[in-house]
Amino acid sequence: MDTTQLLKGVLDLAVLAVVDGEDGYGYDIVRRLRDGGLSEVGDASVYGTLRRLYSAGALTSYVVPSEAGPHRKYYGITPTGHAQLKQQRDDWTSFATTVSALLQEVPA
Amino acid sequence: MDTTQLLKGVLDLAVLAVVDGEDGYGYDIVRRLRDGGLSEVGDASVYGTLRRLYSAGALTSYVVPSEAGPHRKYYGITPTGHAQLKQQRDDWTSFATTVSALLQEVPA
DNA sequence: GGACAGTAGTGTGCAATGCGCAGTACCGTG
DNA sequence: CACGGTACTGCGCATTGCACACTACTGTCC
Repeated sequence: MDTTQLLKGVLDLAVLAVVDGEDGYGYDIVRRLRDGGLSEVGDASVYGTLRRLYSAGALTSYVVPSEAGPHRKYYGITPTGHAQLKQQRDDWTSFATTVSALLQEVPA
Repeated sequence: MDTTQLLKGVLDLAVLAVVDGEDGYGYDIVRRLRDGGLSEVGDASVYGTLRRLYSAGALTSYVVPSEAGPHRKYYGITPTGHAQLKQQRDDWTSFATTVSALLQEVPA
C-alpha cells in the first residue's frame, strides 16, 4: 500500500506538531515521526519540509556544534508556526471528519 | 485555507465511495462530493479521477444518450474497484488515527 | 429565429509535494 | 586509516489536483 499521497498536506502539520512539543533536529524529528506511526516517511521529505517551514517563517533554527558527530541544526517553532499549526490542525480535523462521514454513507 | 493537499490521495477513495452507493455520471458525482462536505473539489479533478480509475479497471462506464442535454457517461464500480475501496478505506482509517494521535501528543 | 444560460464532458499545461538516490562531512572504533 | 553510523543537502522524478479553454446539446426568452 502507498500512503505517500495521504502524507501530502499532512507532513507540515506533523512536523509542526512534533517540534511544538520540543525543539528538535532533522534526524531526530524523522525518528519521532516514525515512532509516532508515520513509519514510511522519507528522511528527504522531512528535511525538505523543515526548510520550507523555515523559509515560511514558521520555524527558527540554530546550529549546535557537534558533540559526537556532525553538527545538528535544531528547529524551534515561532508564533507564526504556532498559528499555522493551530489552523492546520483545525483544517485536518474537520477534513478528517468529513471524509470519514463520506465513507460511511455506504451501508451495504 | 487550502485543503488542496489534503485531498490528494483521498479523492480516489471519495469517488469510489460515492459510486459504490449508486452509479453516477461526472457532473452528478461532483455534486454528491460537494454536498458531502468536499465543497472545494474542482470538477476537472473529479473527471480526471474518474478516467484514472477507469483506466485502472476500478470502474466500468456506459453512456446514456441525453434525455435533456448532452449525453451522460455513467460509472459503476467493479470488483477490482470494490477491493481498492476496501483497501484504501482501511488505509485512510489507520492513517487518520495515527495523525490524530500525533496531533494530540502536545498537551500545552 | 438567434443569443444565451445550463448541463455534460474533454484536453492542456501548471504547481505543490513526497521520494529515491547520490553526495558531503564529521566522529569513534577496529 | 578504512569503515560504519550520524547528520544534512541537492537533484530530478512521479503523482495528482486545479484553472482554463473548448466542444456539444437543450430549452428559454426576446
